[in-house]
Amino acid sequence: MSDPKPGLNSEQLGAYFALMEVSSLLQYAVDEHLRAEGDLSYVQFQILARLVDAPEGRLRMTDLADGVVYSRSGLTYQAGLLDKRGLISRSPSPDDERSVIVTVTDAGRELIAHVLPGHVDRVHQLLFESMPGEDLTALGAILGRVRDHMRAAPPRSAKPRAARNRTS
Amino acid sequence: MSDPKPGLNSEQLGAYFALMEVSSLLQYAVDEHLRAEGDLSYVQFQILARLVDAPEGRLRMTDLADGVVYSRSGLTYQAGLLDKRGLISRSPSPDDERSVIVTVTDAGRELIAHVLPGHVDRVHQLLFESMPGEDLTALGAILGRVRDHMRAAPPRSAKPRAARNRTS
DNA sequence: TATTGTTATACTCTATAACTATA
DNA sequence: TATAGTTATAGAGTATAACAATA
Repeated sequence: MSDPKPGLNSEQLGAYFALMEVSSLLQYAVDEHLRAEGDLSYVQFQILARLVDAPEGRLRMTDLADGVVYSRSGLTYQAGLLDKRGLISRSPSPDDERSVIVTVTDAGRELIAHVLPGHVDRVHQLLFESMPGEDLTALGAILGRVRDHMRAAPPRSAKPRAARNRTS
Repeated sequence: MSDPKPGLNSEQLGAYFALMEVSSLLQYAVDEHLRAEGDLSYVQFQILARLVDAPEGRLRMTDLADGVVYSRSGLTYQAGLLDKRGLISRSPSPDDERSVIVTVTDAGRELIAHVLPGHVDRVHQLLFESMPGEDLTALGAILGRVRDHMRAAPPRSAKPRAARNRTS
């Protein structure tokens, strides 16, 4: 009975549960605010926020799907909703006729601007209000390393469609 | 450094994004495993795990709903599914005829036992594999404090049903 | 009247696969 | 053939409100 398969010790279990609970409560709170204040789901907010952040407010559908993580059809669905509301516009790419370029409209920018302060307030209030500076620094560093580790062995992007990496 | 409306500084933003990304990737990976290995959603796993962990494998519906966080109708729906599969059983409480006591069946315990090692492995691999001991300790402590802080001002349980708070 | 739980319903979201078109 | 995106469809999950029964 040596222990080649350690499982999780109680410290790890505690950290795991705390992580899941904190993120779940945070996302719930933030989502609720976004819906109330801007009639946006968290995913829609992420899409718009990414566009606002992008060079000219525009990204290809594929790049958008890679950033916000999920299926292409899901992104098409969400983009359809945002388009219908006039928050984004879509047009074929001049470079590659297959591609679609998504652009935030002014209305989209305004909505994000309208929603962002409250969003940030909620995050601040729930996550950082009672957090000392050293904790913040440590948390950011630790989670940053974990994220890098997770990205190194992509559990998700590994199979969205491409599966390039033909090893032969 | 007076800063009445601080928003989030870049360190906070980074920590916030890292937290959301890490938890999202982790949940995605774990969910995928649970479905493949036990045909369980994450919520269903949480319900069963809580029951397995409870004194005699039994809890009231309400207490279960309070733990796993969501609506009563949602819990009824999930309990219906688990019941149909023979993983739990439901019976009226002897103490309070309104209440329903949920109990894990042997099959439910077996399924959790079957699924848990792989679950734990995934968490270990993604979250802890590359994490030094000091990081683990710090992460657990920080997130524990945050959770307590969040729970102190309940953003969710505040309104599951009661709390009509008639302002009249 | 308040609480426990269920049900009916309607809606959002997501994934899969088939499809079109461009490269 | 491989890639970009859309569409059709089907299913899971969720929330709300109305409901019945008990406290």
